[in-house]
Amino acid sequence: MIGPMATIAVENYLKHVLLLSTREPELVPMGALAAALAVTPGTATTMVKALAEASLLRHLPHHGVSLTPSGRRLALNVLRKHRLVETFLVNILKMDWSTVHREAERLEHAISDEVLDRLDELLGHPQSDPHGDPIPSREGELRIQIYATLSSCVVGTSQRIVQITDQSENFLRFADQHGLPPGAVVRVTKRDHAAGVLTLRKPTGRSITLSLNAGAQISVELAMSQVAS
Amino acid sequence: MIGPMATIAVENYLKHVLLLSTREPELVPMGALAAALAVTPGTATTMVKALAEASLLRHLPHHGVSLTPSGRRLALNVLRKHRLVETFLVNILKMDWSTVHREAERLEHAISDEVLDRLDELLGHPQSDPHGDPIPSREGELRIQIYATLSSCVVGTSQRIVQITDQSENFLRFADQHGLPPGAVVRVTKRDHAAGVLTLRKPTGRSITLSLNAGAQISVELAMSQVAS
DNA sequence: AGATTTATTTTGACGACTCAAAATAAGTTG
DNA sequence: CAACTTATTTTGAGTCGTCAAAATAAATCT
Ligand SMILES: [Mn+2]
Ligand SMILES: [Mn+2]
Ligand SMILES: [Mn+2]
Ligand SMILES: [Mn+2]
Repeated sequence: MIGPMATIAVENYLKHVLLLSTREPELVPMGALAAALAVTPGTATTMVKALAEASLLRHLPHHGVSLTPSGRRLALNVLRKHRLVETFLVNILKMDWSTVHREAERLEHAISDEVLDRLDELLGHPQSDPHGDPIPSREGELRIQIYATLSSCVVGTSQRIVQITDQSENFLRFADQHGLPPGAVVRVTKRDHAAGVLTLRKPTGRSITLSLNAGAQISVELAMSQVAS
Repeated sequence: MIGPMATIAVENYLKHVLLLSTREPELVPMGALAAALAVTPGTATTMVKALAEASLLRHLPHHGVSLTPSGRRLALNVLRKHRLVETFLVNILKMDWSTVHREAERLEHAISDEVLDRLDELLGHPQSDPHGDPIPSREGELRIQIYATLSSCVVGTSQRIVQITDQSENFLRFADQHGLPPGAVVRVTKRDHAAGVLTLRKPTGRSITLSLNAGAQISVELAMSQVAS
């Protein structure tokens, strides 16, 4: 039985189910959930059964889980807290891009809805967090968008970075050091599928070479800012 | 056995022992601790024995507990987080004076030392929180001061409010509505021990009558701001 | 001092979350 | 489709923090 007040563990389970369910009626496999939570599969099963009992999610034994409406509502609220906290830590406290995730992982469970609203106001109602991930609205809307990546976009065109998919500290530090945060504009000048590398050029003229795998972790959209020269 | 990472419960126990130990070598009685933590006496005893085992506090059975140096260090760090968070909530997020305690009670356990430092910087290294309580320094100094109160200060003199001792939401709302936050200047114009009431006058001319008991909850110091007229 | 009241500790139990290892179901392959 | 591999569930156990109620120690009062 799970009481009226969601514990930290409950919030984490629901948030990760949300994060792992890309398309709507998709079932999140137990293994993926357990791995995301850094917990053994047996633990995840036990917990999932309790959450299903509380109708926060549906459990199709041996196939996976999906969120119920109330579970989704709760998960979106936690995700909103996570991403607004990350934005606060970077924009207001000037913390490092690559380390705020760890902090937000704890703070997301300690922030009340009241504080959440005020934080949102202070930050000017941002639409996305420092990694380019969309911030769920107060009403629970999450606009997921599919973007091209540096490995799939058209060569030669100006692209604006919108999202960093691999959010490991290592990769984020790499992106930071090479001036590739969301918002930065780059052009893919070369792409060699045989060698598995691509080359970028920044407006400053600086060139960067990275693997296609790395490039696939950086989402972009066509940059239409510059006036015809 | 208590591991290397302090849990929320451990932090709360240590913080409340600190808060309850006014003079240095004083023993905090079990009952007071249990009451402060809203826990049964038996629970407090169990927990205290574990904390003593981890040498975070000393336990003299049937007499009380006191902090060890490492327990005190930990408690001061949590208290610093609590009070800086309260200051942030009031000064930056413009939250209500009387409600921030509840919020800080959770946030104090979710904030890292890194975030703590940045918050301190953002706030301009404040010395006291919105209730006038001193904020422990980064190095663990806590300058407690004994103040006069509205019930004990000299009648007729200008006094500056420095601290609200009773921090129940009710009392804080009362103080707020009558314009009596830390920093406000008032003069006690009358004090009737038989009737148990005293009368204040604010610089604006406004008069307020309150009980001696209520007055004892408001600490003051002599206000020496005004130039001779 | 002996009896009574009050504070503290002990005991037995429970809920929430977790793991390791054994059991079982599902998926895959010859 | 039977054998094998992989994913999931079950089982048994442990930790942490808690409570209710019984046992005991300390303080107080004739
Ligand atoms: Mn979390
Ligand atoms: Mn993020
Ligand atoms: Mn607390
Ligand atoms: Mn305070």
